[in-house]
Amino acid sequence: MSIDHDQDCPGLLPEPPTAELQLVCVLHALADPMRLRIVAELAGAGGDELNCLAFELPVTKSTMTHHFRVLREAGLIRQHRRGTSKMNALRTEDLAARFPGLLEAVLAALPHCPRGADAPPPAGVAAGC
Amino acid sequence: MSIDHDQDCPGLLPEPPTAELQLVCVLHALADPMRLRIVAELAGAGGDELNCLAFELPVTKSTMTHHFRVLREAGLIRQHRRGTSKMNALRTEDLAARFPGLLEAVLAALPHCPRGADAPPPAGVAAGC
DNA sequence: GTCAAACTACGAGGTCTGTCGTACTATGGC
DNA sequence: GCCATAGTACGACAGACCTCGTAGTTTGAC
Repeated sequence: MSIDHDQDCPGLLPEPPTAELQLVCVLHALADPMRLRIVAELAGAGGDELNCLAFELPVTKSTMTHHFRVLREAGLIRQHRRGTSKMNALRTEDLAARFPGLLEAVLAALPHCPRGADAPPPAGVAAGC
Repeated sequence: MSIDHDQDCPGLLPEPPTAELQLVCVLHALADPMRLRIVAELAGAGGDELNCLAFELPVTKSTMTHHFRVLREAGLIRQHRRGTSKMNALRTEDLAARFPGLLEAVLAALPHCPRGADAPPPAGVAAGC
């Protein structure tokens, strides 16, 4: 997995280019209830950027950092700094270009997805197997 | 994850009913190169059933058993005994009913998928991250 | 300069996963 | 009954993963 640094947008964190997105990595990144919840909330935000604390995840900040990094290194989200915050956005178009229909199918399969960022899921996206 | 035993088809191994398929479990089952390869070959077989040894995976039999069980318990494949063999088939319709478009998107995203079971991938579906 | 906020780095822990080898259980053919 | 075939059960191991706590960095406000 190569991470390109040649984006000249200031504050943008390194991420894999669209052509190098790996299906196994994307599926692995999505195969976790916490990360699926992050992706769902980002999708529910309708393209808006959210900072890490906006998700109110039931884990510590360092665990949050871990999950956001997994998502970014898999190519699912884009992150850039703004002040002391880090803003997150779904790479919807890149994913649609590389894996057409995949993100849409995953989002459609999510339970309780009311298309709004102000309706946090009660406990978690899925309780696990 | 509940496994139902109330199928009266003889030799059918227990599997989760369609309504109880979990997105996280399905994604986790797909997030492995070996299992993705199994799913790809089953899809390439066009609905035909294949026994476990037909896949010629570069792992031992016990590892193969492990991967087939993960796929079956996630609801991706259906298994039933025939003589000394165990036949495997993709649960295409069940998956399409529960997660519309998901399996199609994953299969479309697979590299080297020539729509034929007689063209085994050279080394693996994906080398990993 | 000082402080708080937001995030990261690092290490540690416990758990899960993928793989193997060996022993074992059907099943079917002779 | 005996044997080969196909697959399972079980234990073991290394490595990856998820989580946490603590310490550190960066940024902006005062």
